[in-house]
Formats: sequence, C-alpha cells, structure tokens
Amino acid sequence: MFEKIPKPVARRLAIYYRVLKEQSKNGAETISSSSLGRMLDLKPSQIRKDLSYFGGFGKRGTGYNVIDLMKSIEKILGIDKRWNVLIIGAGKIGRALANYPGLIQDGFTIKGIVDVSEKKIGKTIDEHLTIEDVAEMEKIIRERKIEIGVLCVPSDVAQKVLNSVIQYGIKGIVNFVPKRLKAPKDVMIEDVQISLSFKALSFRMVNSER
Amino acid sequence: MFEKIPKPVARRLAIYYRVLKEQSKNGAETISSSSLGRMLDLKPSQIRKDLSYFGGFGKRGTGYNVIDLMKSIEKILGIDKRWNVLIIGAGKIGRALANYPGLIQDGFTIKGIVDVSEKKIGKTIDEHLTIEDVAEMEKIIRERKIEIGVLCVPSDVAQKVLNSVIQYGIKGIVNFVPKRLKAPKDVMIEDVQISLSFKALSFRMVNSER
DNA sequence: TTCTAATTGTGAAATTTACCACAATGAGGT
DNA sequence: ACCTCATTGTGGTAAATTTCACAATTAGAA
Ligand SMILES: NC(=O)c1ccc[n+]([C@@H]2O[C@H](COP(=O)([O-])OP(=O)(O)OC[C@H]3O[C@@H](n4cnc5c(N)ncnc54)[C@H](O)[C@@H]3O)[C@@H](O)[C@H]2O)c1
Ligand SMILES: NC(=O)c1ccc[n+]([C@@H]2O[C@H](COP(=O)([O-])OP(=O)(O)OC[C@H]3O[C@@H](n4cnc5c(N)ncnc54)[C@H](O)[C@@H]3O)[C@@H](O)[C@H]2O)c1
Repeated sequence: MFEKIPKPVARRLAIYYRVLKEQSKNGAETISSSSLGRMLDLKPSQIRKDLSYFGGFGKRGTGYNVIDLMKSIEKILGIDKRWNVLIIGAGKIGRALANYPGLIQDGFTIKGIVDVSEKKIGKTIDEHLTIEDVAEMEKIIRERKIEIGVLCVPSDVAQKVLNSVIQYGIKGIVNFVPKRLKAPKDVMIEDVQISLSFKALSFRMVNSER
Repeated sequence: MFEKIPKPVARRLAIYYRVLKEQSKNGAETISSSSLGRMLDLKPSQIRKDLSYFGGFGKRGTGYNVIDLMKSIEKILGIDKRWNVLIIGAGKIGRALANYPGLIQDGFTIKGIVDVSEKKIGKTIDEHLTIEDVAEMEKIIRERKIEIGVLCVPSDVAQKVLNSVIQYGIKGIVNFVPKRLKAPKDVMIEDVQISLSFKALSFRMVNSER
C-alpha cells in the first residue's frame, strides 16, 4: 500500500491519534508538529516525517487540521471501520478487557468472550456480555465474522487454542500470554507483555545513573 | 553501571529470562544462542551481542549454563531482589494485576491496592488483598516501603494521583493510563498501552502485503 | 502588494541498532 | 597431545531510524 514504513511509525501514529482526539474534544481546530511534540516529548521533525510517509496532511504556516488529521490517521491505521473481536479466556485479564471503553471507542467491537470453565459459562459481565462455551468458538467466529482474537488463556494451552482459532479463519491476534507463539505468516500476532514492562522498569531503576 | 546499552536490550533480556526459566524447569542444563534464537525468532548474533554488553556468560563450544545465565540476567534486570508494589485504582485492570502470578513469580510483591470508591474500600480480592483507602496512601507507601506504583485510575485524575505518589517518594511507575504523564526525570515511568497494540495490529492487517 | 512570521515537507547527515564473519576457545574423541 | 566440532565474543559493516537544516508555502499584517 505505502512504501517502506519504519516499524515504530504505526505505534506513534496511534499515539498522535489519541492526542488529536483529546484536542478535538477540547475544541482545538489546528495543531502544529511542535505543539504535538511538546505534549508527547517527541521532536517535531519526527512527527512531520512520520506523517509525510503517508502524504502531506499539513498546511505550511498553520499546522494540521485536527479533525482532518484524525480522520486520515484512522484510515491509515485501519480503524475507520470497526473490527469484530472475540476474547478467548474469561479470566482476570480477559474480563478486564471485555469492558475496556478505550477499545470500544477506538473501533474494536467485542462480539463475544469464551471460556472452557463450566463455572464461568453463562455468567454475564457488566450486564451485556455473556461468557460462552469455547466449544462454540468456530460457530461464533464464522457467524459473527470475528476478525481479531484476543488470547487470554493459560500459557500451557495457548498454542493449542491459537491453532484452532487460526483454523477457524482468524487473521489477527492480540496475545496476552507470555510466550512466543507460532503461526503462519499471514496471521498477524501482536504481543502484549505486561510483565516485560515491569522488568524494564526494574532495569531502569537499578541503572538509573545512565 | 554499564557502558552504553541499546534501549531494546533490557526488554530482550527479559524475554530471554522467560525462556531460560521455562527451559530450566524442563531440566535443560545448557542452551546455545542459536537454539534460543530459534525459539524466539531472533538472530543468534543478536543474543550474543546483547549478553556481551554485560560480560561473557557463555562457554565456547557449549553455550550458556541455563541456571547461571538466569541468575545473571536477574542481577542485570534488578529482579534478584523483590520490589514492593502498590496498585493504585482497584478497577478492572488494577484487580486483574493484583493477582497476576507472573508478576509475583518474577520479583514483584503486591503490597497493597488502593481506591477512592467507598463501595470498593474494604473489599477483598482473592482472599488475600484488601482494597484500602487512597487517603491512606502516604502511610502505606512509607510504612511498607513501596518502591513501584502501578497507575490504574481514570485518565482525568491520573496526573494528580501521580503527583501525590511521587511526593510520597515513589521512584518507579508502571502506567496503564493512556496518557503521557509528566514527572521529574529521576522518576521512571514505564507506559503500558494496551490499546496501541490493537491499533498496531489493525495497521498490520490492512497493510499486510508489506 | 509586499513583507514577516510560522510552519510544513523532505533530502541528507547523524545516530542507533542489528547483523555478519571470523578468530578464539573449550570439550570430547582418538 | 592433537584434531575436530560447536559455539562464543566482538570488531567492523550494514541497515534502520532519528534528527537536522532549509527551501517552499501559507496567513496575516503593514
Ligand atoms: N492477570 C493479569 O493481569 C495478566 C496480565 C498479563 C498477562 N496475563 C496472561 O493472560 C493469561 C490469562 O491470565 P489470567 O490472569 O486472566 O488467568 P486466569 O486463570 O484468571 O484466566 C484464564 C482463563 O482461561 C480459561 N481457559 C483455560 N483453558 C481454556 C481454553 N482451552 N479455552 C478457553 N478458555 C480457557 C480458564 O478457564 C480461565 O478462565 C495468562 O497467560 C497470563 O499469563 C495475565
Ligand atoms: N480495563 C482495561 O482493560 C484497561 C486496559 C488498559 C488500560 N486501562 C486504563 O486503566 C485505567 C483504569 O481502567 P479500568 O478499566 O480499570 O477502569 P475502572 O473504572 O474499572 O477503574 C478505575 C478505578 O480507579 C478508581 N479511582 C478513581 N479515582 C481515583 C483516585 N483518585 N485514587 C484512587 N483510585 C481512584 C475508581 O474508583 C475505579 O475503581 C484507565 O485509565 C484505563 O484507560 C484499562
């Protein structure tokens, strides 16, 4: 679609998007790369370069139109449409995500949550999502046109569960399991490794002179 | 402490650590950079280079002793000691973290969890942690020698809560709030931005030909 | 209309990070 | 003791990413 985009760019675009959304709520009409940079501790040139991979969104002398840029980033990130999401594993983290407004607001619709545990199946989360049987997963994925699976199962079953999810046609995974999973390369996996952040913090704290 | 360490290295060390722990459970005595690399989809030379910043842990011809390397990485990451952690905000994500075994196993002790909500204060999570009043936070931090705070509060109060936490002497924050927070530079903040991972996945999915 | 101030878009330089290639080393066999 | 094989540690190079610097453009004032 576009030429070669440095990998960190997509992530930063999502950060810009967050700020733009906030600013548009506050009624700002335009924003400059330098004011954005100040808010995010990034160099203005970084921001301009990032945006320039996708086209010229700004106006010289004025900056960027907040709404327009937001819309453009939505397109680039693919969140101008809604994604259908299934949460797999209704444990602590799965249930936390199930009602995370941040996701819903940004284009991800939680279409279901499944588990194996007899005790959990049938229970309702926040009065609008009912935990369903993982045995129904294939049907759920096909009927509700699930595109993204969120893996929140115990480590030792993660690969097995992933394999079936892929078999049912899912092409995108957000993986909360602290384990490197194997998948065909047309299946995108995005790892979220919370405990790595704690260790990275620890490292910085004991090496804080540098 | 050490010379100039590339920033991605600490994060990778934490990944190596995870695998080493798993391997040591499986009874492996040694591991080579190439087998580690295969498991993690990393070039062996990357792994050797990463480790070499901190010294020569391996033995030529044989590889690395799993236990020794694990211990060495623990030291480097600063998780050879236990860190005292306070969770701030007993909402969905705060409560999920409160009993995440991954953290406890890797050197982080959850010493408390606080909230403002009258309804939540006094309630017990998994029978061993009781939600306390955020008004007691200063006392808790000082008496229990809290070193790391985990921010799980709503976006609009995050900066205010952070400011007080810092005032009470905390030097490390794991921040789950999707917002760039300001802090003196001797306070380390590690951001965990779950919704960015979803957007990054979306981006990859709509641009998957590249 | 012309000038001024602000700000973008972008080649090119600088910096950071990853990768390669190979000498050095240790283990195990003969 | 010597050879062979596997594998590390690392200097040097390549690749990726960030930052700089400045011409180009726009808005608004004089
Ligand atoms: N709790 C956290 O804060 C946290 C943070 C980061 C990562 N994680 C990771 O997320 C995963 C889940 O953690 P958790 O704390 O929610 O654990 P949990 O034990 O609370 O939840 C796991 C859930 O998965 C269900 N499950 C088991 N096998 C299944 C299967 N085959 N199909 C569907 N569901 C199945 C279980 O019944 C359970 O409800 C773990 O791998 C954990 O390491 C957890
Ligand atoms: N739920 C998720 O999966 C998720 C994922 C990533 C990030 N987050 C972020 O984490 C934060 C919390 O999210 P949540 O889903 O747990 O929300 P939540 O509403 O369930 O929890 C927030 C908690 O903070 C408490 N609180 C409010 N003001 C406080 C204060 N001054 N001091 C102490 N506690 C206070 C509230 O009483 C509530 O219990 C939000 O910023 C959210 O964006 C949530």
